[in-house]
Amino acid sequence: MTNETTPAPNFIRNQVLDEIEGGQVTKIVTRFPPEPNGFLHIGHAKSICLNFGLAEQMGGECHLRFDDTNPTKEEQAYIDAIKEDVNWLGFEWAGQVRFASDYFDQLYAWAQHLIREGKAYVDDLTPDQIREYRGTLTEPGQPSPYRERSAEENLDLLERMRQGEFGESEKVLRAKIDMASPNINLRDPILYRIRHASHHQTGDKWKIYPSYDFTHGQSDAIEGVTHSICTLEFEDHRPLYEWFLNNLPVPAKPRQIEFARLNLNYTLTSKRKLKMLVDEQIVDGWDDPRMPTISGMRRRGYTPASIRKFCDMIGVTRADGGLVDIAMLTHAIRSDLEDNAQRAMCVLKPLKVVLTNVPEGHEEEYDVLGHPARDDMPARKVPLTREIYIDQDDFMEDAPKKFFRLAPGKEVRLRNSYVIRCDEVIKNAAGEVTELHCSVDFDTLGKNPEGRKVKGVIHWVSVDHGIPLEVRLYDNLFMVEQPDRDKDVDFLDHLNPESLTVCQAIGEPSLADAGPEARYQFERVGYFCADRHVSTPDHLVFNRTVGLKDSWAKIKQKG
RNA sequence: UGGGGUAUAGCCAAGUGGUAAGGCACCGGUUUUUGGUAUCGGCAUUCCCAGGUUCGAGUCCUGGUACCCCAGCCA
Repeated sequence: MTNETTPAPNFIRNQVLDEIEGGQVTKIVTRFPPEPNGFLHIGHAKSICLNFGLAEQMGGECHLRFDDTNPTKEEQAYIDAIKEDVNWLGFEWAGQVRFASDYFDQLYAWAQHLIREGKAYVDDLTPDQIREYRGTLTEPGQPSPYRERSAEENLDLLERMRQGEFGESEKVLRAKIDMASPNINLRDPILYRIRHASHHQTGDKWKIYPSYDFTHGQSDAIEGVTHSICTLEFEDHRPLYEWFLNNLPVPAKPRQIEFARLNLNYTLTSKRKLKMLVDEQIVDGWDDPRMPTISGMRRRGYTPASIRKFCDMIGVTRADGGLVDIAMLTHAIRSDLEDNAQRAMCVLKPLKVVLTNVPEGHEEEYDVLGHPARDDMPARKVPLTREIYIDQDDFMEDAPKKFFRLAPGKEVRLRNSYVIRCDEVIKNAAGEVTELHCSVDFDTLGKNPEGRKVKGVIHWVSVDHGIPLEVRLYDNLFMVEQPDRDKDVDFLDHLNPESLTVCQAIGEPSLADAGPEARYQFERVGYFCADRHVSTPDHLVFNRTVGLKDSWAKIKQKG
């Protein structure tokens, strides 16, 4: 386990440490720059932990800046959700929330500067023509016929673009760099495009919007960002990022550093595809507990600490093409909840048991610790009556030798209570087991039975006192490790039809107190979280965050 | 014979010329009123391959191989 006070080394952290030691920087400034065009997912969590975590550890600061240069895809609702997710994860940004759109005036002035320097021009080529002129990966591009317009004409044209005088795609502003560059990003990249769309922050002020490349580095410079950390696919953009910083009178020279994005098996980390699941109503919104979004994981029952721990475990490198095992994630949440979740008994698939030697109307009650290893959690009262429910999985009529639970003539411990023996199996006309008759050994409360060992322990709930719960069991949304690996196969073909199953369960009485997001370990079953949206005192709904490890399942599988 | 990257165990990953950390997973022992947890032990004679330099190479050099990214007026 990685100690949270001594963060794991990684190449970025090492570099920053060196720079601080060498005196090149005194206080680092990082930024997390999401585009508000969807919800944040587990991959973003990696970036958030890196950027905010690094700033925190180094006594620097981290900004939250929305990269909002494409109004046609962005929404205020996403901004609100992203802010909440970052805070929920446990991070605070320095100062106000920032927007690239805060810098649109400055960016426009810098575009004019490039024109005056003869380093940018307005191009009238159509999108198709621009693509043709750009060349290919192996062939150089050709200069646009509009490349040599005068500064005066370019200035005038750009201003008229801004005023909305031209239609979308009629003109663009491009940097004049090198149409023959082997790096396609340097073949006169587009700086501004015309969009007659209103923007969530700037309204109808602009008819042109700057591109990512023309926006990002300059925004970093304006904010005094020292380390602009992004993912590997932007590596080819770094020369362009630096070209702008070197050709514009910017107040600072941030450095771009790239790291490999997260790939998790059985999981999609593409905002576009996640949006498709939402739009096609394959899931119940961005925060469906099956979604790898931060808000989905929250609803599922993941804790901020567990997600941070996971990000710590996977590290930060430049090695791409890797695939992290989802077992790392489940380990992170199990270890948190093992320590911190209160315990309760809950029967998912009830099977009635009559304790034949307990008199009708008899009732006894146990004081049980909320957590077996912690006394700071509220204890609870667990009542026992003549009729109880146990889980169907805890009884087998023809039990193999290694089955330690209930079987005809065999004994088992009721968790927190007595040892019972199964005397009789009651079946219906179809031959299905409907009820068990068992007898209690009253000399086993709080002590082992005399002269024999009872290895099995099962959970149970009083029929009279148990409360109905809706329990939602989740499994992977996809059945294959890399649902979007094959370009010829639709990732939706890999959907797991059993990603959600609903149980009408019976829980112990203490569960009636569960408020939204209350987390429990249902003993011997798994970790569960009261749904923050739909669970009410009248209709409790629990989401299974993750099951307990199940070595019996392994034994059973091996035969 | 376009450019830019990356290769250490089943997975993630440390390692910056001195003799392969750690975590996950897996396997086995102990404890246990959760088949959970905890705890103990096992798990790379070798670092993509082949040469070379060196007393010494995962680390340096040369040559290969495999994989990832780039031809949006997306970010």
